[in-house]
Amino acid sequence: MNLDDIDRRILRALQRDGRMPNNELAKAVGLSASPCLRRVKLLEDAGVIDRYVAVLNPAKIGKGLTFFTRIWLKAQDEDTIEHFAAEVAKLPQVLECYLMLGDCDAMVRVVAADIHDYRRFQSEHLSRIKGVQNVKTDVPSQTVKQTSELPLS
Amino acid sequence: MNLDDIDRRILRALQRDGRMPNNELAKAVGLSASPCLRRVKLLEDAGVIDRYVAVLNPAKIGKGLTFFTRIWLKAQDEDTIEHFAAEVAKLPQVLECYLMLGDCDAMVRVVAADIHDYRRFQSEHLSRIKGVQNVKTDVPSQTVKQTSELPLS
DNA sequence: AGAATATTCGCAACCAAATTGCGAACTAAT
DNA sequence: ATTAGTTCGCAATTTGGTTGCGAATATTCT
Repeated sequence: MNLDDIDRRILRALQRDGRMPNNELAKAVGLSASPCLRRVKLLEDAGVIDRYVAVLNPAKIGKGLTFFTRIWLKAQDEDTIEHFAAEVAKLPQVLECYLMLGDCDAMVRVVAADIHDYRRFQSEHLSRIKGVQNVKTDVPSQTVKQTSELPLS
Repeated sequence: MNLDDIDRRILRALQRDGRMPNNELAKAVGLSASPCLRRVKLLEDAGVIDRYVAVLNPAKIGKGLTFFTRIWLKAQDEDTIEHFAAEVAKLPQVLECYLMLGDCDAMVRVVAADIHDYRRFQSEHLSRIKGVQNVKTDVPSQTVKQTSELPLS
């Protein structure tokens, strides 16, 4: 897929406001409504635009804190890793999980209401997954930046 | 703000599809159109719904790889940290940046096209920020889970 | 328990935006 | 220069968003 300058402007705008009305978007990118809409549909069909989502305020629903947890497994064979990945993906508190090659075996980003909520999650869910040997939690003291806006060349 | 069961169903649905038409949403949560819309507006006004965004496919725009970079600063005084935070927030390749209390001083999540693209970013932008002493990069070998959907109690 | 109050619902009419078809303008290649 | 291909903009149509009001449900106070 080859993106031109107008496509990039469309993507930038929709990353900021996924519900921007098409008329408004068209004006913002210097096009009339119908070709603008056509481009958006093409970007959706091509998978460049994956989906649209509502972004919630974590603090307002009692999930204001983020925790980064590094995980070491008892073994690194296929079965152990696959089982861990499948189980951790089921946990709704886990927003992100990556398998790592270096120091630890996996890293997860967890949201919780507070430290007690997190500790309960760790002991009752994370540590109970078969194959988990050790976990270490890092707590951010401040969030400097947190965006879903990808840079467009 | 007190959320009832219907509110939670609305939030769950809109986290999955931020552009779901109100009529459809109403049916999905067991309400008719107007009270459903009213609840959505209330959730927006209360800030529970922060905004709507288009989620792009990073691979399709040449930002397919994620890197986690831990950063150590030369000093931990207010000025050093504030300057670092301000500068790193300006970099579009940096999607997330957290100040840390433990081992390192900051952790950032960076997107890049490939390893070379990342190395260029690190040497030309990240390491050049005043006060940065050392950086260590962790590369995920596989993404197990990556979602923006917050759990609703 | 029962009445009064407050809240939330659903219907219907209205308004705005999304979508589609088609002819015109622009671009690129022969 | 002419032709083929692409992309544009206008206008009509359809679809969905929005608002007001009466009815139903839930809540509170005596």
